[in-house]
Amino acid sequence: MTSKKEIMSYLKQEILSLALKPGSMISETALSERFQLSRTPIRDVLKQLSLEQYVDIYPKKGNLVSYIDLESVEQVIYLRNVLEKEIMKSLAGNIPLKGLHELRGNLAQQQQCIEQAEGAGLFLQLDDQFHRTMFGLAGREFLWGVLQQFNVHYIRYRKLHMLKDEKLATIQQEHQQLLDYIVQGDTTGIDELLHHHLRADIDSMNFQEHFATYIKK
Amino acid sequence: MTSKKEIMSYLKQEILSLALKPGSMISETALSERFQLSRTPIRDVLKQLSLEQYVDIYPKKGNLVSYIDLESVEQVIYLRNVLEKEIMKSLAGNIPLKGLHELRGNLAQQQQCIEQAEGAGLFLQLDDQFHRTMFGLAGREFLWGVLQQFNVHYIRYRKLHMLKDEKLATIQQEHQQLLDYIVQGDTTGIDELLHHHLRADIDSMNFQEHFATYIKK
DNA sequence: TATGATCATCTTGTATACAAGTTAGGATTC
DNA sequence: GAATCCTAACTTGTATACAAGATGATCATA
Repeated sequence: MTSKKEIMSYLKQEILSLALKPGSMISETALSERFQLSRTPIRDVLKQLSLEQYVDIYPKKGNLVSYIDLESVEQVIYLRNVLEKEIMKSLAGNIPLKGLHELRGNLAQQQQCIEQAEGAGLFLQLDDQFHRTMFGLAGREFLWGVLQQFNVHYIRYRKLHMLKDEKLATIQQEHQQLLDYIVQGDTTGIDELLHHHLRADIDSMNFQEHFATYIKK
Repeated sequence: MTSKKEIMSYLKQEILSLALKPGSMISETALSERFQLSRTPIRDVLKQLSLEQYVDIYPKKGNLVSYIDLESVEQVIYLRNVLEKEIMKSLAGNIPLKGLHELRGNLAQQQQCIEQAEGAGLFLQLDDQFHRTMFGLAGREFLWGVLQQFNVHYIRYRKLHMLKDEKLATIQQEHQQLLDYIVQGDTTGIDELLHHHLRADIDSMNFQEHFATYIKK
Protein backbone atom coordinates (compact mmCIF):
# COMPACT_ATOMS: atom_id res chain seq x y z
CA MET A 1 0.00 0.00 0.00
CA THR A 2 2.79 2.36 0.90
CA SER A 3 5.60 2.85 -1.56
CA LYS A 4 9.29 3.04 -0.77
CA LYS A 5 9.47 6.72 -1.60
CA GLU A 6 6.63 7.51 0.75
CA ILE A 7 8.18 5.54 3.56
CA MET A 8 11.47 7.27 3.00
CA SER A 9 10.14 10.82 3.05
CA TYR A 10 7.97 9.89 6.01
CA LEU A 11 10.95 8.65 8.01
CA LYS A 12 13.07 11.60 6.95
CA GLN A 13 10.45 14.01 8.17
CA GLU A 14 10.07 12.19 11.46
CA ILE A 15 13.81 12.26 12.01
CA LEU A 16 14.29 15.89 10.98
CA SER A 17 11.40 17.03 13.16
CA LEU A 18 12.96 15.14 16.05
CA ALA A 19 9.75 13.15 16.46
CA LEU A 20 12.12 10.22 16.17
CA LYS A 21 14.78 11.06 18.73
CA PRO A 22 18.49 10.48 18.09
CA GLY A 23 19.41 7.09 19.43
CA SER A 24 15.97 5.62 18.80
CA MET A 25 16.05 2.20 17.32
CA ILE A 26 14.44 1.53 13.95
CA SER A 27 13.93 -2.17 13.53
CA GLU A 28 13.44 -3.59 10.07
CA THR A 29 10.78 -6.01 11.19
CA ALA A 30 8.88 -3.28 13.01
CA LEU A 31 8.78 -1.11 9.90
CA SER A 32 7.96 -4.17 7.86
CA GLU A 33 4.85 -4.89 9.89
CA ARG A 34 3.90 -1.26 10.20
CA PHE A 35 3.91 -0.58 6.46
CA GLN A 36 2.89 -4.06 5.37
CA LEU A 37 5.96 -4.60 3.24
CA SER A 38 8.62 -7.24 3.29
CA ARG A 39 12.00 -6.55 4.79
CA THR A 40 13.80 -6.29 1.47
CA PRO A 41 12.42 -2.92 0.31
CA ILE A 42 12.54 -1.67 3.89
CA ARG A 43 16.24 -2.45 3.94
CA ASP A 44 16.67 -0.47 0.75
CA VAL A 45 15.18 2.55 2.43
CA LEU A 46 17.31 2.17 5.55
CA LYS A 47 20.42 1.75 3.45
CA GLN A 48 19.76 5.02 1.71
CA LEU A 49 18.95 6.76 4.95
CA SER A 50 22.24 5.57 6.38
CA LEU A 51 24.17 6.92 3.39
CA GLU A 52 22.58 10.29 4.04
CA GLN A 53 23.46 9.94 7.72
CA TYR A 54 19.91 9.87 8.97
CA VAL A 55 20.55 6.44 10.42
CA ASP A 56 23.54 4.56 11.74
CA ILE A 57 23.58 0.86 10.95
CA TYR A 58 25.25 -1.37 13.50
CA PRO A 59 25.60 -4.76 11.85
CA LYS A 60 23.68 -7.52 13.59
CA LYS A 61 22.75 -5.10 16.33
CA GLY A 62 20.29 -2.62 14.92
CA ASN A 63 19.64 0.67 13.15
CA LEU A 64 19.72 3.80 15.28
CA VAL A 65 18.58 7.29 14.43
CA SER A 66 21.89 9.13 14.18
CA TYR A 67 23.01 11.43 16.94
CA ILE A 68 23.60 15.04 15.99
CA ASP A 69 27.22 15.40 14.90
CA LEU A 70 28.39 18.89 15.87
CA GLU A 71 31.49 18.54 13.72
CA SER A 72 29.29 18.05 10.69
CA VAL A 73 27.15 21.01 11.74
CA GLU A 74 30.13 23.31 11.93
CA GLN A 75 31.50 22.19 8.58
CA VAL A 76 28.17 22.54 6.80
CA ILE A 77 27.65 26.01 8.23
CA TYR A 78 31.07 26.99 6.97
CA LEU A 79 30.28 25.56 3.56
CA ARG A 80 26.99 27.44 3.37
CA ASN A 81 28.69 30.58 4.49
CA VAL A 82 31.40 30.43 1.88
CA LEU A 83 29.02 29.52 -0.91
CA GLU A 84 26.42 32.11 -0.09
CA LYS A 85 28.95 34.86 0.21
CA GLU A 86 30.09 34.12 -3.30
CA ILE A 87 26.59 33.69 -4.66
CA MET A 88 25.30 36.92 -3.18
CA LYS A 89 28.28 38.82 -4.49
CA SER A 90 27.57 37.43 -7.94
CA LEU A 91 24.00 38.68 -7.65
CA ALA A 92 25.00 42.06 -6.27
CA GLY A 93 23.81 44.83 -8.52
CA ASN A 94 22.26 42.66 -11.19
CA ILE A 95 19.55 40.67 -9.49
CA PRO A 96 16.54 39.92 -11.73
CA LEU A 97 13.44 41.89 -10.86
CA LYS A 98 11.28 38.80 -10.67
CA GLY A 99 13.66 37.20 -8.20
CA LEU A 100 13.77 40.32 -6.14
CA HIS A 101 9.98 40.32 -5.80
CA GLU A 102 10.01 36.70 -4.74
CA LEU A 103 12.61 37.34 -2.07
CA ARG A 104 10.83 40.41 -0.75
CA GLY A 105 7.59 38.46 -0.59
CA ASN A 106 9.35 35.74 1.32
CA LEU A 107 10.76 38.19 3.85
CA ALA A 108 7.32 39.69 4.35
CA GLN A 109 5.96 36.27 5.14
CA GLN A 110 8.79 35.71 7.58
CA GLN A 111 7.85 38.95 9.28
CA GLN A 112 4.22 37.85 9.57
CA CYS A 113 5.33 34.52 10.88
CA ILE A 114 7.25 36.18 13.68
CA GLU A 115 4.52 38.61 14.68
CA GLN A 116 1.85 35.97 14.82
CA ALA A 117 4.14 33.48 16.52
CA GLU A 118 2.84 30.68 14.37
CA GLY A 119 5.60 28.41 15.49
CA ALA A 120 9.13 28.26 14.26
CA GLY A 121 8.48 25.38 11.87
CA LEU A 122 7.02 27.59 9.19
CA PHE A 123 9.72 30.18 9.68
CA LEU A 124 12.49 27.69 9.11
CA GLN A 125 10.72 26.55 5.98
CA LEU A 126 10.59 30.11 4.69
CA ASP A 127 14.21 30.61 5.65
CA ASP A 128 15.19 27.61 3.55
CA GLN A 129 13.11 28.87 0.66
CA PHE A 130 14.86 32.24 0.87
CA HIS A 131 18.32 30.76 0.59
CA ARG A 132 17.27 28.27 -2.05
CA THR A 133 15.89 31.06 -4.21
CA MET A 134 19.23 32.82 -3.95
CA PHE A 135 21.02 29.71 -5.15
CA GLY A 136 18.55 29.33 -7.96
CA LEU A 137 18.95 32.89 -9.17
CA ALA A 138 22.69 32.41 -9.35
CA GLY A 139 22.33 29.20 -11.34
CA ARG A 140 23.55 27.11 -8.43
CA GLU A 141 20.51 25.02 -7.54
CA PHE A 142 22.72 21.97 -7.99
CA LEU A 143 24.88 23.07 -5.08
CA TRP A 144 21.80 23.71 -2.97
CA GLY A 145 21.04 20.06 -3.55
CA VAL A 146 24.53 19.12 -2.42
CA LEU A 147 24.02 21.03 0.80
CA GLN A 148 20.73 19.29 1.39
CA GLN A 149 22.41 15.92 1.34
CA PHE A 150 24.57 16.86 4.29
CA ASN A 151 21.91 18.67 6.18
CA VAL A 152 20.62 16.10 8.64
CA HIS A 153 22.77 17.26 11.50
CA TYR A 154 22.53 20.94 10.67
CA ILE A 155 18.75 21.00 10.35
CA ARG A 156 18.22 19.32 13.68
CA TYR A 157 20.78 21.50 15.38
CA ARG A 158 19.18 24.60 13.96
CA LYS A 159 15.78 23.53 15.10
CA LEU A 160 16.90 23.12 18.71
CA HIS A 161 19.13 26.16 18.68
CA MET A 162 16.55 28.52 17.27
CA LEU A 163 13.67 27.31 19.32
CA LYS A 164 15.82 27.81 22.34
CA ASP A 165 16.92 31.35 21.80
CA GLU A 166 14.19 32.66 19.54
CA LYS A 167 16.58 34.53 17.38
CA LEU A 168 14.08 34.56 14.59
CA ALA A 169 13.67 38.31 14.51
CA THR A 170 17.41 38.87 14.30
CA ILE A 171 17.72 36.47 11.42
CA GLN A 172 14.90 38.10 9.51
CA GLN A 173 16.47 41.51 9.90
CA GLU A 174 19.81 40.22 8.68
CA HIS A 175 18.14 38.78 5.62
CA GLN A 176 16.51 42.10 4.95
CA GLN A 177 19.84 43.83 5.22
CA LEU A 178 21.51 41.33 2.93
CA LEU A 179 18.89 41.83 0.28
CA ASP A 180 19.36 45.57 0.49
CA TYR A 181 23.10 45.20 0.04
CA ILE A 182 22.50 43.00 -3.00
CA VAL A 183 20.19 45.54 -4.58
CA GLN A 184 22.66 48.31 -3.93
CA GLY A 185 25.51 46.18 -5.20
CA ASP A 186 27.43 46.63 -1.96
CA THR A 187 29.73 43.62 -1.96
CA THR A 188 31.80 44.70 1.00
CA GLY A 189 28.63 45.06 3.05
CA ILE A 190 27.74 41.48 2.16
CA ASP A 191 31.19 40.31 3.14
CA GLU A 192 31.09 41.93 6.53
CA LEU A 193 27.57 40.88 7.44
CA LEU A 194 27.97 37.27 6.36
CA HIS A 195 31.25 36.98 8.15
CA HIS A 196 29.57 36.55 11.50
CA HIS A 197 26.08 35.69 10.29
CA LEU A 198 26.24 31.93 10.07
CA ARG A 199 29.15 31.60 12.42
CA ALA A 200 26.73 30.45 15.07
CA ASP A 201 28.25 29.75 18.43
CA ILE A 202 28.51 26.04 18.01
CA ASP A 203 30.91 25.62 20.83
CA SER A 204 28.57 27.26 23.26
CA MET A 205 28.69 24.84 26.15
CA ASN A 206 25.13 25.84 26.87
CA PHE A 207 23.86 23.92 23.88
CA GLN A 208 25.86 20.81 24.56
CA GLU A 209 24.61 20.67 28.12
CA HIS A 210 21.00 21.17 27.22
CA PHE A 211 20.81 18.56 24.51
CA ALA A 212 23.49 16.15 25.61
CA THR A 213 21.29 13.15 24.92
CA TYR A 214 20.93 14.16 21.26
CA ILE A 215 24.59 14.72 20.55
CA LYS A 216 27.21 12.39 19.17
CA LYS A 217 30.01 11.80 21.62
CA MET B 1 35.34 -14.98 -0.96
CA THR B 2 35.05 -11.36 -1.96
CA SER B 3 33.46 -8.91 0.46
CA LYS B 4 31.01 -6.18 -0.38
CA LYS B 5 33.55 -3.47 0.35
CA GLU B 6 36.06 -5.02 -1.98
CA ILE B 7 33.53 -5.36 -4.76
CA MET B 8 32.47 -1.77 -4.30
CA SER B 9 35.95 -0.28 -4.42
CA TYR B 10 36.75 -2.54 -7.33
CA LEU B 11 33.78 -1.34 -9.33
CA LYS B 12 34.44 2.26 -8.38
CA GLN B 13 37.96 2.03 -9.63
CA GLU B 14 36.88 0.42 -12.88
CA ILE B 15 34.32 3.13 -13.47
CA LEU B 16 36.60 6.03 -12.56
CA SER B 17 39.39 4.70 -14.72
CA LEU B 18 36.92 4.38 -17.60
CA ALA B 19 37.73 0.72 -17.90
CA LEU B 20 33.99 0.36 -17.56
CA LYS B 21 32.70 2.77 -20.13
CA PRO B 22 29.71 5.04 -19.55
CA GLY B 23 26.62 3.28 -20.81
CA SER B 24 27.99 -0.17 -20.10
CA MET B 25 25.49 -2.47 -18.49
CA ILE B 26 26.18 -3.98 -15.11
CA SER B 27 23.89 -6.90 -14.57
CA GLU B 28 23.23 -8.15 -11.06
CA THR B 29 23.33 -11.76 -12.08
CA ALA B 30 26.60 -11.27 -13.95
CA LEU B 31 28.27 -9.74 -10.91
CA SER B 32 26.68 -12.40 -8.76
CA GLU B 33 28.29 -15.20 -10.73
CA ARG B 34 31.57 -13.37 -11.13
CA PHE B 35 32.09 -12.77 -7.42
CA GLN B 36 30.32 -15.89 -6.22
CA LEU B 37 27.81 -14.01 -4.09
CA SER B 38 24.06 -13.95 -4.11
CA ARG B 39 22.20 -11.08 -5.68
CA THR B 40 21.16 -9.50 -2.40
CA PRO B 41 24.56 -8.13 -1.32
CA ILE B 42 25.32 -7.26 -4.93
CA ARG B 43 22.18 -5.17 -5.03
CA ASP B 44 23.34 -3.38 -1.88
CA VAL B 45 26.53 -2.41 -3.64
CA LEU B 46 24.74 -1.24 -6.77
CA LYS B 47 22.27 0.76 -4.70
CA GLN B 48 25.11 2.62 -3.04
CA LEU B 49 26.88 3.16 -6.33
CA SER B 50 23.71 4.64 -7.76
CA LEU B 51 23.36 7.03 -4.82
CA GLU B 52 26.86 8.24 -5.54
CA GLN B 53 25.98 8.50 -9.22
CA TYR B 54 28.39 5.90 -10.44
CA VAL B 55 25.47 3.93 -11.79
CA ASP B 56 22.02 4.71 -13.11
CA ILE B 57 19.36 2.19 -12.21
CA TYR B 58 16.58 1.76 -14.71
CA PRO B 59 13.93 -0.31 -12.95
CA LYS B 60 13.31 -3.67 -14.57
CA LYS B 61 15.62 -2.70 -17.37
CA GLY B 62 19.13 -2.69 -16.07
CA ASN B 63 21.94 -0.84 -14.37
CA LEU B 64 24.11 1.34 -16.57
CA VAL B 65 27.41 2.99 -15.81
CA SER B 66 26.42 6.65 -15.64
CA TYR B 67 27.24 8.97 -18.48
CA ILE B 68 29.43 11.95 -17.65
CA ASP B 69 27.16 14.81 -16.60
CA LEU B 70 28.83 18.06 -17.71
CA GLU B 71 26.42 20.10 -15.59
CA SER B 72 27.65 18.26 -12.51
CA VAL B 73 31.25 18.79 -13.62
CA GLU B 74 30.80 22.52 -13.93
CA GLN B 75 29.09 22.82 -10.56
CA VAL B 76 31.69 20.75 -8.76
CA ILE B 77 34.50 22.77 -10.28
CA TYR B 78 32.82 25.93 -9.10
CA LEU B 79 32.40 24.48 -5.65
CA ARG B 80 36.04 23.48 -5.49
CA ASN B 81 37.10 26.85 -6.73
CA VAL B 82 35.11 28.75 -4.13
CA LEU B 83 36.17 26.51 -1.29
CA GLU B 84 39.84 26.45 -2.16
CA LYS B 85 40.03 30.17 -2.58
CA GLU B 86 38.72 30.58 0.94
CA ILE B 87 40.89 27.85 2.34
CA MET B 88 44.08 29.13 0.79
CA LYS B 89 43.38 32.62 1.99
CA SER B 90 42.92 31.27 5.49
CA LEU B 91 46.31 29.59 5.21
CA ALA B 92 48.01 32.62 3.70
CA GLY B 93 50.84 33.82 5.88
CA ASN B 94 50.42 31.26 8.63
CA ILE B 95 50.88 27.88 7.03
CA PRO B 96 52.49 25.30 9.34
CA LEU B 97 56.06 24.44 8.43
CA LYS B 98 55.36 20.75 8.39
CA GLY B 99 52.52 21.20 5.95
CA LEU B 100 54.65 23.41 3.77
CA HIS B 101 57.27 20.71 3.48
CA GLU B 102 54.67 18.15 2.55
CA LEU B 103 53.27 20.36 -0.17
CA ARG B 104 56.68 21.20 -1.57
CA GLY B 105 57.55 17.53 -1.62
CA ASN B 106 54.37 16.81 -3.47
CA LEU B 107 55.09 19.44 -6.09
CA ALA B 108 58.57 18.03 -6.59
CA GLN B 109 57.07 14.63 -7.25
CA GLN B 110 54.64 16.18 -9.71
CA GLN B 111 57.58 17.72 -11.50
CA GLN B 112 59.34 14.36 -11.71
CA CYS B 113 56.17 12.75 -12.93
CA ILE B 114 55.97 15.20 -15.79
CA GLU B 115 59.60 14.95 -16.82
CA GLN B 116 59.61 11.20 -16.85
CA ALA B 117 56.22 11.02 -18.51
CA GLU B 118 55.15 8.20 -16.20
CA GLY B 119 51.60 8.53 -17.31
CA ALA B 120 49.01 10.96 -16.12
CA GLY B 121 47.44 8.57 -13.64
CA LEU B 122 50.08 9.16 -11.03
CA PHE B 123 50.03 12.88 -11.63
CA LEU B 124 46.31 13.11 -11.01
CA GLN B 125 46.79 11.16 -7.81
CA LEU B 126 49.44 13.61 -6.66
CA ASP B 127 47.23 16.51 -7.67
CA ASP B 128 44.43 15.18 -5.50
CA GLN B 129 46.84 14.68 -2.63
CA PHE B 130 48.01 18.27 -2.97
CA HIS B 131 44.54 19.71 -2.69
CA ARG B 132 43.55 17.31 0.04
CA THR B 133 46.53 18.34 2.13
CA MET B 134 45.42 21.96 1.77
CA PHE B 135 41.98 21.10 3.03
CA GLY B 136 43.48 19.16 5.90
CA LEU B 137 45.77 21.98 6.98
CA ALA B 138 42.79 24.32 7.14
CA GLY B 139 40.79 21.87 9.23
CA ARG B 140 38.40 21.18 6.38
CA GLU B 141 39.02 17.53 5.61
CA PHE B 142 35.32 16.97 6.10
CA LEU B 143 34.55 19.18 3.13
CA TRP B 144 37.12 17.38 1.05
CA GLY B 145 35.04 14.29 1.76
CA VAL B 146 31.92 16.10 0.61
CA LEU B 147 33.59 16.94 -2.66
CA GLN B 148 34.65 13.34 -3.14
CA GLN B 149 31.06 12.20 -3.02
CA PHE B 150 30.20 14.30 -6.03
CA ASN B 151 33.34 13.59 -7.93
CA VAL B 152 32.34 10.78 -10.29
CA HIS B 153 31.65 13.03 -13.21
CA TYR B 154 34.44 15.47 -12.49
CA ILE B 155 37.12 12.83 -12.13
CA ARG B 156 36.25 11.17 -15.41
CA TYR B 157 36.00 14.47 -17.20
CA ARG B 158 39.34 15.55 -15.84
CA LYS B 159 40.96 12.33 -16.92
CA LEU B 160 39.83 12.75 -20.52
CA HIS B 161 40.45 16.46 -20.60
CA MET B 162 43.97 16.33 -19.27
CA LEU B 163 45.09 13.34 -21.25
CA LYS B 164 43.93 15.11 -24.31
CA ASP B 165 45.70 18.40 -23.87
CA GLU B 166 48.53 17.47 -21.61
CA LYS B 167 48.22 20.57 -19.59
CA LEU B 168 50.00 18.89 -16.73
CA ALA B 169 52.95 21.24 -16.77
CA THR B 170 50.74 24.30 -16.65
CA ILE B 171 48.84 22.94 -13.68
CA GLN B 172 52.00 22.13 -11.81
CA GLN B 173 53.34 25.64 -12.33
CA GLU B 174 50.12 27.16 -11.10
CA HIS B 175 50.29 25.06 -7.98
CA GLN B 176 53.81 26.23 -7.41
CA GLN B 177 52.70 29.82 -7.79
CA LEU B 178 49.78 29.33 -5.44
CA LEU B 179 51.99 27.90 -2.76
CA ASP B 180 54.34 30.85 -3.12
CA TYR B 181 51.45 33.26 -2.68
CA ILE B 182 50.36 31.40 0.42
CA VAL B 183 53.81 31.58 1.96
CA GLN B 184 54.03 35.28 1.18
CA GLY B 185 50.52 35.86 2.50
CA ASP B 186 49.47 37.42 -0.79
CA THR B 187 45.69 36.93 -0.70
CA THR B 188 44.97 39.08 -3.72
CA GLY B 189 47.41 37.03 -5.75
CA ILE B 190 45.51 33.90 -4.73
CA ASP B 191 42.24 35.49 -5.71
CA GLU B 192 43.40 36.43 -9.15
CA LEU B 193 45.12 33.18 -9.98
CA LEU B 194 42.29 30.96 -8.79
CA HIS B 195 39.73 33.02 -10.60
CA HIS B 196 40.58 31.42 -13.91
CA HIS B 197 42.46 28.39 -12.65
CA LEU B 198 39.68 25.86 -12.31
CA ARG B 199 37.34 27.62 -14.69
CA ALA B 200 38.18 25.01 -17.26
CA ASP B 201 36.57 25.49 -20.60
CA ILE B 202 33.76 23.06 -20.06
CA ASP B 203 31.73 24.36 -22.88
CA SER B 204 34.52 23.79 -25.33
CA MET B 205 32.70 22.10 -28.15
CA ASN B 206 35.89 20.27 -28.84
CA PHE B 207 35.46 18.10 -25.80
CA GLN B 208 31.84 17.34 -26.42
CA GLU B 209 32.56 16.23 -29.95
CA HIS B 210 35.48 14.06 -29.02
CA PHE B 211 33.78 12.16 -26.23
CA ALA B 212 30.14 12.33 -27.30
CA THR B 213 29.57 8.69 -26.49
CA TYR B 214 30.59 9.25 -22.87
CA ILE B 215 28.42 12.27 -22.21
CA LYS B 216 24.95 12.54 -20.77
CA LYS B 217 22.55 14.07 -23.25
C1' DT C 1 26.16 -12.94 47.58
C1' DA C 2 28.87 -12.64 43.66
C1' DT C 3 30.27 -14.57 39.39
C1' DG C 4 30.31 -16.88 35.25
C1' DA C 5 28.46 -19.91 31.66
C1' DT C 6 24.57 -21.14 28.92
C1' DC C 7 20.89 -20.42 26.06
C1' DA C 8 16.68 -18.25 24.30
C1' DT C 9 15.66 -14.40 21.68
C1' DC C 10 16.56 -10.44 19.75
C1' DT C 11 18.91 -8.09 15.71
C1' DT C 12 20.62 -7.80 10.70
C1' DG C 13 23.00 -10.48 6.65
C1' DT C 14 22.40 -13.80 2.83
C1' DA C 15 20.40 -17.03 -0.40
C1' DT C 16 16.76 -18.21 -3.28
C1' DA C 17 12.25 -18.69 -5.30
C1' DC C 18 8.89 -16.11 -7.47
C1' DA C 19 6.51 -11.74 -9.37
C1' DA C 20 6.40 -8.48 -12.82
C1' DG C 21 7.97 -5.15 -16.21
C1' DT C 22 10.80 -4.68 -20.67
C1' DT C 23 12.59 -5.91 -24.92
C1' DA C 24 13.76 -8.07 -29.05
C1' DG C 25 12.76 -11.34 -32.41
C1' DG C 26 9.99 -14.36 -34.96
C1' DA C 27 5.59 -16.07 -36.53
C1' DT C 28 1.43 -14.68 -38.44
C1' DT C 29 -1.53 -12.09 -41.10
C1' DC C 30 -2.77 -8.76 -44.43
C1' DG D 1 7.13 -7.45 -48.52
C1' DA D 2 5.39 -4.87 -44.46
C1' DA D 3 3.09 -4.42 -40.30
C1' DT D 4 1.43 -6.35 -36.11
C1' DC D 5 0.97 -9.26 -32.41
C1' DC D 6 2.61 -12.65 -29.47
C1' DT D 7 5.88 -14.93 -26.92
C1' DA D 8 10.24 -16.25 -24.84
C1' DA D 9 14.17 -14.48 -22.63
C1' DC D 10 16.06 -11.24 -20.43
C1' DT D 11 16.09 -7.55 -16.62
C1' DT D 12 15.20 -5.92 -11.68
C1' DG D 13 11.68 -5.92 -7.56
C1' DT D 14 9.73 -8.53 -3.67
C1' DA D 15 8.81 -12.10 -0.29
C1' DT D 16 10.52 -15.44 2.68
C1' DA D 17 13.35 -18.96 4.79
C1' DC D 18 17.51 -19.54 6.94
C1' DA D 19 22.36 -18.18 8.75
C1' DA D 20 24.83 -15.97 12.12
C1' DG D 21 26.31 -12.46 15.33
C1' DA D 22 24.88 -9.73 19.69
C1' DT D 23 22.51 -9.37 23.96
C1' DG D 24 20.62 -10.10 28.23
C1' DA D 25 18.31 -12.98 31.53
C1' DT D 26 18.55 -17.02 34.06
C1' DC D 27 20.46 -20.56 36.45
C1' DA D 28 24.27 -23.06 38.38
C1' DT D 29 28.25 -22.79 41.13
C1' DA D 30 31.94 -21.13 44.02
